[in-house]
Amino acid sequence: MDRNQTNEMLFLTDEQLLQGIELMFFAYKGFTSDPDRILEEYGYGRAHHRAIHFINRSDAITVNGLLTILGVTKQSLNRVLRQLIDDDMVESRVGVADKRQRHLHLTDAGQELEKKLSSVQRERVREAYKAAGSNAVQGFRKVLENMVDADMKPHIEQLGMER
Amino acid sequence: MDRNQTNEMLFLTDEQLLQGIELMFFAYKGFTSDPDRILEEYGYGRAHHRAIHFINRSDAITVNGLLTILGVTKQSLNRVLRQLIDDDMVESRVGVADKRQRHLHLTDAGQELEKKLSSVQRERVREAYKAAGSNAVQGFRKVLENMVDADMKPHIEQLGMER
DNA sequence: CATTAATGTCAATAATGCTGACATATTTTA
DNA sequence: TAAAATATGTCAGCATTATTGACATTAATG
Repeated sequence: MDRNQTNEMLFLTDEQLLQGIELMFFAYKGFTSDPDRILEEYGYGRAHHRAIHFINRSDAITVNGLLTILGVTKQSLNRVLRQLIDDDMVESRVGVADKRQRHLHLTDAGQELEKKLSSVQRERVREAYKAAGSNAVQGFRKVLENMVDADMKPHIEQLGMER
Repeated sequence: MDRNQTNEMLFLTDEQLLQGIELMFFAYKGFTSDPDRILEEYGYGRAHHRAIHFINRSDAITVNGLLTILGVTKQSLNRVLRQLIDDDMVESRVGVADKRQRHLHLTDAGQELEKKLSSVQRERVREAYKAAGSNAVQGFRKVLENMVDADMKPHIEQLGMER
């Protein structure tokens, strides 16, 4: 499929790898900068964003489920979750099948904030995708998927993308 | 160059973009996990890693230069820098041309730690590159470069990679 | 009924960021 | 040369987000 695939990869210099490392650093910085500005207006931080994001993505997710995805302790999550619930951004509903569980949902206000945060971040990604081209996007996805820890892999959705 | 370049990019769904966003989150987590384990042994954090990384990359960099690259306040940087200097990981030399400036260097111990941190991180990137293929790596680089804030672009080295 | 599981909470600690204020040495400029 | 700007360092206070450990409540399960 690609003349370079097999051979060229053996010649990855430390310099090339270091540049990849720095690229991750600078790109992640850019990636979070737009939502960060919005969060500040609300007195929230990135932890709130992450909670809101994954509650939006998996409506009715349990506290434990969210904990596992985020990879933080329940004490850590509980603090931001309590704030979001107090602020009427998130609603916590007692489970039906298992009444010990709490199922998390975004309220209307929560959905509104989610949309604000999401739209600026999506815009950044969209522009980066557009400028790079669909071929590059596939490569981007491939490399990043391989960078994810094995035990987190179940949480990433595989996207076909006409493959 | 690519049939999809122009047309397909217009059909980027929110779902595709959200998956890209999550991929950045999970990949960055994996990306930092190996160095984090080493840093813990030293009682250091990611801030120390970043300082060490960029001092290694730009030997004799000034405090101001490092500040600009990292994008933090001097008070923030000073705390970790002081520790690293106290621990004999970093040496601060008075500038020759401008005696107000301090030029930063890794000591032998600093270089040793840098190598430890760097090697596990490079290994993770190398494996991800290898599994994805050189074509994907080019795409990865393209997309990430486009995600970087414009004012940070001067700090990322453009790498040809047989383009 | 005893155990386990899911959640919530309190307290203490740490790393990393911020702002504001101030000090020192050195260079540049008017 | 005197004044202003620059580079650095430091102190204090505060915020966010993470940790560990301990303990309580409620509900499910053996």
